[in-house]
Amino acid sequence: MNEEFINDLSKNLGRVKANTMADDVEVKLRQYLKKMSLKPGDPLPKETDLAEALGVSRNVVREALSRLRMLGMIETRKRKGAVLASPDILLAFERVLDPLLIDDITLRDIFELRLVLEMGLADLLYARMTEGDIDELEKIANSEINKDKSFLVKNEIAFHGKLYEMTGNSTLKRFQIMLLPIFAYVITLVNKPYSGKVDHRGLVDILKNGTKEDFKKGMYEHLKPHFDRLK
Amino acid sequence: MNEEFINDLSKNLGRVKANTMADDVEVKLRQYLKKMSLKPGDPLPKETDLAEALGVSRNVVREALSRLRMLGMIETRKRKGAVLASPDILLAFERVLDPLLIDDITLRDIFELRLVLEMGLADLLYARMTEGDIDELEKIANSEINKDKSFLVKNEIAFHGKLYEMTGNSTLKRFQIMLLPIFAYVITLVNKPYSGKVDHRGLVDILKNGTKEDFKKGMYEHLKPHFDRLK
DNA sequence: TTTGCTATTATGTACTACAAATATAGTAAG
DNA sequence: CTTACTATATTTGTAGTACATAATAGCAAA
Repeated sequence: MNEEFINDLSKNLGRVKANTMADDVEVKLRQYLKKMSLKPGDPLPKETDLAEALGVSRNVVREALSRLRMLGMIETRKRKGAVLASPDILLAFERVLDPLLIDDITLRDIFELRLVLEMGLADLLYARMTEGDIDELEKIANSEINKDKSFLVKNEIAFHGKLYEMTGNSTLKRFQIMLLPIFAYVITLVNKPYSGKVDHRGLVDILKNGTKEDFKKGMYEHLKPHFDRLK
Repeated sequence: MNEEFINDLSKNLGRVKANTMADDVEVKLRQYLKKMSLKPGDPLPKETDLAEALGVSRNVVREALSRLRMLGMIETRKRKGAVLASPDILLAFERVLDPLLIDDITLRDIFELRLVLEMGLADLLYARMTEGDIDELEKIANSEINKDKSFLVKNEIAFHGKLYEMTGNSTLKRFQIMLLPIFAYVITLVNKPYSGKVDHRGLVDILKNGTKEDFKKGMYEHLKPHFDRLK
């Protein structure tokens, strides 16, 4: 069969995709929001007016609005109509970040992104961390002695989450929360217990006594076993 | 006025948000995709069947499908129906990454994320870069002598893009492309010419002769002036 | 000033109808 | 056996109508 060939061809050529009207309207609405420089809370025209102005049916307008609503760009209330919301950057990401739907290569790429990110945290951590932060981290790390596996996973999340939190960068923190399902999935890939060269208490020690560069090395060793599980 | 009181109350209680049927159907469809563990290319039931099975109108089903289509999770063709696509993680991100719609704090956070990321690139670069890569980088860096500003912006993008490309991590590369509008916007915030302590040729020199740690320091100095523009 | 009722209005949902595209089958030609 | 053409069936895409539902604004009543 030449099925693979076709598949390959299709990938190289890219598919011809006839835009639907909903696609066009979506774009036009985005342009409208920008052009009018609306602030959060400002109202949009009602659906029937939009439909008439754009020369499409209300159905089409509703599809486009439905998309924007899903992304948190607008909110709609009965009788009042649609209003611009405070757009939430990461909401969209969460919608597609399902590990089961992501191919292995991308999964590996994303995990590598985490590796880069968490090693990079060092620079922010050493600039911003407080005594209280360290204490809290240490408490988390110490609580994981002789616990079962499901607890360890939760603790893993708590520990790394705290690290992100310490950066004071809330977008970074939310980015991590978003990526959590991916990492949780990676952990389940193999059922032998996790055992990196450097554990959480090791990382805390480094934060207390070591250098930035030590921390990066430590984090690399800490995450490496996970990474190796991905083929 | 008791306006503050109301505002406070609203924040503590959270807003009631009545889910529309399209929201529910969207969730159900996602669950369906997972449950059936469909592979890219596998077909979905046709709209009328979905509508009947879910007990909703075809309109509602179409709204939900429209959302999934926007995110690149499915593709639909006339007569054939909808099929699961290779979901594109970053497509969703692009939909909300409009610098004009992002508030200043998030903008700053994202730029910081870039900073962390590009400093972290060092670890991948030193492991994977080739002679050819360095040559190409050098060519880009050398081409920017005595050029006007719009050229410099393009070159800035080319140079950093090449760095991401050298990591061999295509998700990382696309992540950068996605964030470009943000950085381009940041550059336009101030019109005095860009002048970091370390320029592109400096970075190339470091890659040729310096250490990982040198590169991180260099990248920090290179990006710092941009960062400082954000308030 | 607060509460209760009522009319109004925009969104939410359902349904019907048809246009447009295209996979499939079938047939003929080379 | 491959290619070309044709016809048919089927599914998405768009339009339009109708009504349910919820929220607003205004007025009435306490």
